[in-house]
Amino acid sequence: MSRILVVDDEPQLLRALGISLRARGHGVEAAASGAAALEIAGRVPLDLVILDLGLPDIDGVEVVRALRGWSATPIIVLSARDAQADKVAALDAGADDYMTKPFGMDELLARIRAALRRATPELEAPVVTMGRNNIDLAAKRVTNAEGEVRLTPTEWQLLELLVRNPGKLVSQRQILQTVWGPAYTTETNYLRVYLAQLRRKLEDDPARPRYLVTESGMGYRFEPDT
Amino acid sequence: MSRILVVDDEPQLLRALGISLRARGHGVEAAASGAAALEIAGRVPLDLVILDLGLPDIDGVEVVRALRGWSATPIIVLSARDAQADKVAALDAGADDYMTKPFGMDELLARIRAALRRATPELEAPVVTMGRNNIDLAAKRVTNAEGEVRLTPTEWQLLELLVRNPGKLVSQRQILQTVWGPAYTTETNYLRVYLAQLRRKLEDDPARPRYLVTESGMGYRFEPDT
DNA sequence: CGGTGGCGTTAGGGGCCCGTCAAGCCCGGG
DNA sequence: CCCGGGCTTGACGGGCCCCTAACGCCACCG
Repeated sequence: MSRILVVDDEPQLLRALGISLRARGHGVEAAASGAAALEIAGRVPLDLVILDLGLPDIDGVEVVRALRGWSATPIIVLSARDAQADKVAALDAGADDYMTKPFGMDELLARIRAALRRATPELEAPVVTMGRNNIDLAAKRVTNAEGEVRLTPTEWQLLELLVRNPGKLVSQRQILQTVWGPAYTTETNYLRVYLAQLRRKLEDDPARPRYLVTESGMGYRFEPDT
Repeated sequence: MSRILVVDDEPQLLRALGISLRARGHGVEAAASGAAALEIAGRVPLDLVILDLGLPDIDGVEVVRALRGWSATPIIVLSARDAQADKVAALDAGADDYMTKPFGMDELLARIRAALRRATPELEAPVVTMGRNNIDLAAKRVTNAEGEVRLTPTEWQLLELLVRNPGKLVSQRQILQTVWGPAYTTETNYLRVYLAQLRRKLEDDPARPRYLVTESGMGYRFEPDT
């Protein structure tokens, strides 16, 4: 899966972590000193470094600084020291996370997952799919194979509200209040008109809506596919 | 600098954090409930979310999950609960970091710096092409075959904001706020005038803009070619 | 079978938003 | 003092969006 370097001078922690990580499919490199760590980091490409600050040779913060000189690999620092100044120094030197010993293995593994998750580019924008349409909430645009689907501001607000509550029923009152304002909670005509426009633009068969569903007498619901 | 949302139901922490962050040049949004947090996150683009789990309405982990449904913004979780299970749940829901209350402000600020640092790749191609024009963001210059295109400071700020968010819609409010300042969020005339000037200088056919696109009633968008 | 309430659909007009132009203002340099 | 570039302000025309209202449809029920 990923390649992880564990730097610690306690053999038992090294062993325990190695077993846990390997069991999850990661490749594990081990080092017991700062010099060894830097040597390995320069030799093999790494996805994550777990670094104990209490090393026999080099000060851990210096190791972080040296690594940051040429590498952007995420670094999780472990340390027996709990003072704020130590944490600030390590984080500002370039570390991504700081855990104080003793720590729970579950928490460390969770922080490792978090670090690896955000390290993987995952460049794809967070996009909601709706049949053949892609809804990009960040860019505020809807596209499909034929190009861009043009939505008016009101149409977009309505769609956004429903899509941000996938599978959940949104009451007419709630829709009217957030899209048109608190003074319009009885103007249910607006809903009918704009839902129709959205369905005409986005549904394959607007007469038989599959994604923008009506719950009669209650409200509307965005139904994500499968 | 960066735009940060702080979610907490303790007014004092909200105030203290707001002051510290604003003093460092960040824009700060505040919310006291999960619903308010989600509403703000949907309205303004954010660079970081600081989220207290002990909210009066929605469970904090649910807020994390909801945000992750459409947003990749880094999330730092604050909580009074120290159990490993809580940390693992929040981190696996998509949080980037987890701090237990009470915490030191210096450490929190250091973790905020770390989160913002790794979020901004900053090595984006400093030169963007826009038809026959080359936009050098680092040198703040626009050139084409005929030489340099002279832009006024305001024109450049506007262009830079749009180009730094390629494909994304930038609201009129946001443009006015970042280019002219918070007191000018209603002066939409400025936008019309300066967009026209930019298009006259940069677009092949200023009457039919291809790169600096208007989204009526919402804002503007820089459309990179293919 | 006729009434009723809720929903879908359509079309048109008024008004808002945007693009454009030009004149006035501010300020620093010649 | 004048001058020029950049910024602000206002006016105007056109296009598009929002609202509105009317009608048809369906389900339900007396």
